[in-house]
Amino acid sequence: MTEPYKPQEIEPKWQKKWEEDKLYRAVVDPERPKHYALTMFPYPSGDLHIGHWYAMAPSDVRARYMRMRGYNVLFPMGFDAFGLPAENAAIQRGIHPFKWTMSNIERMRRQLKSMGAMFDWEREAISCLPGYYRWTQWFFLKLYDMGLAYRKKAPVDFCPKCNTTLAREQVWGEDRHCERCGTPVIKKELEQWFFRTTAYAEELLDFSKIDWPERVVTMQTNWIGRSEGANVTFRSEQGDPIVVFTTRPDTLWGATFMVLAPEHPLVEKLTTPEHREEVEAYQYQAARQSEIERLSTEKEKTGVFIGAYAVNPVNDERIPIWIADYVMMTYGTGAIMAVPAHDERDFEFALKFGLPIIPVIERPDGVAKSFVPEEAVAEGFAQALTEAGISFEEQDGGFAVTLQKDQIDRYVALAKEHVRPNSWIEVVGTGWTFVFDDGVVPFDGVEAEQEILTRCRERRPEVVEKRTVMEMLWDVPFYRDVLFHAEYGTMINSGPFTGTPGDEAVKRVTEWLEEKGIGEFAVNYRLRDWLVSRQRYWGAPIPIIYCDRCGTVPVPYEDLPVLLPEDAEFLPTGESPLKYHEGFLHTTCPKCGGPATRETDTMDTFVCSSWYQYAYLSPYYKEGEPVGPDDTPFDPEEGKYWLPVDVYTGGVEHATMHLIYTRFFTKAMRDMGLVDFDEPMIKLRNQGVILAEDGAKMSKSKGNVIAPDDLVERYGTDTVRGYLMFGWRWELGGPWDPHGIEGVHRWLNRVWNLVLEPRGSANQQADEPTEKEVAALRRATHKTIKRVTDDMEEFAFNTVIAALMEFTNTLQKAKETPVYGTEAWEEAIETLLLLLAPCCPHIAEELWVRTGRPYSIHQQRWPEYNPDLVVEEMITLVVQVNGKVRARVEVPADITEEAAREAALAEPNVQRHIAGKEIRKIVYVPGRLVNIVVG
RNA sequence: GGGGCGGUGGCGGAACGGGUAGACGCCGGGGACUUAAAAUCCUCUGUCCGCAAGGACGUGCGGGUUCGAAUCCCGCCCGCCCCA
Repeated sequence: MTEPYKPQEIEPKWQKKWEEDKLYRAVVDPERPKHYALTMFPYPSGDLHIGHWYAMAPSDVRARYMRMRGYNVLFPMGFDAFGLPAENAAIQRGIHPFKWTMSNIERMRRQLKSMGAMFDWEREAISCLPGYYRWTQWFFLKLYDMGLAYRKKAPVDFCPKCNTTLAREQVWGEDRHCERCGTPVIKKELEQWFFRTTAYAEELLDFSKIDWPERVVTMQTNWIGRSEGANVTFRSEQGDPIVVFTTRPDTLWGATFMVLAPEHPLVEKLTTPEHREEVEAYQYQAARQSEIERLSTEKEKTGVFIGAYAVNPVNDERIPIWIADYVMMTYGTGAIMAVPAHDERDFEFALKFGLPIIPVIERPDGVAKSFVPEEAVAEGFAQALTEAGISFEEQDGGFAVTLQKDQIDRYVALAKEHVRPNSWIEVVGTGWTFVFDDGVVPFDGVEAEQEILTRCRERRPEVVEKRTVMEMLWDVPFYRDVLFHAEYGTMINSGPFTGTPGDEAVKRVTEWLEEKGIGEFAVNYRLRDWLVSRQRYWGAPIPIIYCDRCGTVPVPYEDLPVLLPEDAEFLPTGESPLKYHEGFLHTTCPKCGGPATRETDTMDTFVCSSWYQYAYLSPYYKEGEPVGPDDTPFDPEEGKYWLPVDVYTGGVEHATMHLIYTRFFTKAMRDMGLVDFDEPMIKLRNQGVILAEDGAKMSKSKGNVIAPDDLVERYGTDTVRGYLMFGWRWELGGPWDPHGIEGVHRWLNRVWNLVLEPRGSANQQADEPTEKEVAALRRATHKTIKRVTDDMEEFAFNTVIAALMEFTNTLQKAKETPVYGTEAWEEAIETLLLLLAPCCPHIAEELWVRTGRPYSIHQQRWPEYNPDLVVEEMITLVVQVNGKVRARVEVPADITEEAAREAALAEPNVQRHIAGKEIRKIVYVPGRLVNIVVG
């Protein structure tokens, strides 16, 4: 009896041996092509979960595959070790963040090693160690020198009761209250540090140099949100310029009011005394809401008039200034011109607050509507319409008329003839006109609006309460779909531009604005500068000193790192302990030597992870030596060889954060002269998410978490790796299936027995195998090499395993035939083990060595397939009649078309289906099918 | 509301640029070995009709293109993600 497969014994054995032999040490070797494979480094939360395995194990498989393909592969690992949970642990359980983090790392490192991955642990980088964050601070100083780091006031969440700022995750619930005391938080303006990501906005939109998933490209493109338009300068009546960004300068003549963000600096100045109280109350409540709430289109629009007016520079109309929370200080200039006739939110707002809505763009479809109550017209109106070929429906005691543009004039004439003195007829949607018995008033501006309202009120007292024409029209349900549109179209009611066609309107108006000096072409990005200040302890301190005499002074490079004091006190005040650490806070000014204070904010952890791929090149580079601005954060020799990252794998959730930040960093590094490329990672692939058995997200609180440690103990690492590859399409993921893993385990057992177990005694006498048998075996071998190689290239891990399983099945059958023990058999077994090596490295090594092959399998070359051996001798030809499969025939692969047709027609079942019918056509697809078309 | 991705057996999923739908595995049925169980091995397994040969239906729904559509086109429905 062969010894059974015991992964629990062989796996630790090989892991130890590989480590001792430094099998996975990656060193610069200019003689060999390099491959930098990177998988996102984990946050040291305490335990490696199945999601980490799902991300890392297949990435390791791919890295191992590349290594066998002859590349010198760097596959490093480290820890994203700064962050809030460590600080919370400190506050709640009194454990120092450093201690908490490092003991978690120790546990996770052990767990990671049990994965059997080819990580080069000598390159481990931990972002919370001074040797690492010294360089994070160095980057801050470099960005500061380049003008890419700056300080400005920005709104942060602030609890008025605790008198402190809060982190985003400390603000809870719909009403955004303080996690600790329940008080609703407000936004407060505080001095914060920013990185100027917008400096690279345009370049970040260029993805031509990288092979990234389309969906990430789309997300980043949307996130950056480039839009073209114009900056137009409006003025308050007092003369203060108010610049607005608009993508629709063609609608300027329809701007009937302005809206400022509640935080806009001019609000304070322009608000009149009688509105001040209301304005301030509104500002307070707006400050409490999140941006998502403020921008929601579902939400009822709110806002207040501040008592001031502005002048529309294109037509000198006096327009009221409002504030409303749907305008954000961070979008454009924090002020908008409101064109209610052609912007949905402005329309809703104007309708609600009775602000004028004047159409200035014609509907592209030219549709007009008119609803005529019976009592508004004299007898014979309906008949006149019919005679004029104008269609209408009778509804709600009136005529609902829908007009095409060319019918409007005719209709207006008819309306004029029939309208009664105590009423009127209006045309809306296109050709906006009000027809009264004593005249026709086109609805073309605010003055016309007043006239129309006056006349209507005279005739129908019930419309007295209507503040605008549009409000009056909105009451007619028949009109609802034509009162508003946001499309481009011919300009109307726009002074000199009236009649300008929609496709050139924007351009012509913009040029005119520039000529007149009231506006200019402008590009706006949704992307904002990156706020990096965090009011926390457990992060890299921002290396800045504030001196009363010298102002903001960067810490000199040679004084880095600015160390986190170890003896900080962690109290639940919500404020950074650094703020109260006297020894940290007080320092001397590097410039004048006078007393000064340190910046107590630390950096967002995304700063640390923006450059970690460079840290792996030479972790904690130059630790202990002072460095200057001209140093590099990594060994240039390593960088020259390994960079950039060739393949990056990780979750798609980082699409708009980390993956933009690291691109920003790399572009800045290029401009610092540190690297000579533009993009940090050439190829990106995302894995999906493993869900719990019930399809829900795994979470500790739900208790549905799958623990990799248990699985490794039960089935062995190789089985877990194999199942993570086999179970799902890698980029999609899906629910965990506790039975699925058994299948992989069974398969590895079969591989074990296939290779080691002598064959059944019934087949002991060794017949000579036929040529055919040998060819079939070799064909299976080489086909498998091709399949597995192609799938590895495409990250199609599930079909890699499927192909290996099929090959195993084939070999199990072949084992009981005379090919067993032949050269072709040995080739097959050797191939199986080599192809298995990246997936299940331990069992592959064990079987490799046990069958007398030279250690280590992981230093062997990936097999290559021979195209000649892959060719089939016999093929199955499908025979269809009228596209339906009626027979299958085994024929030689090189069959002629003539012979194929004959063989097809010879099939009895085919004969039956074509009997008595005329053959119209025979379609022949070589190697695949014959389709006989009969009719 | 806009954009993206997806929808294939009881389940996870295969299917080269239109050409055998359901590879591989799980679950399930039957059998062998065993005193028995586990493990292992063999075998069946899309649905329906049929003893069988075979036939009909079948890739979310409805159309279209084609000798032939899971695959291409048009219009819907549903799910997830991103943006609003």
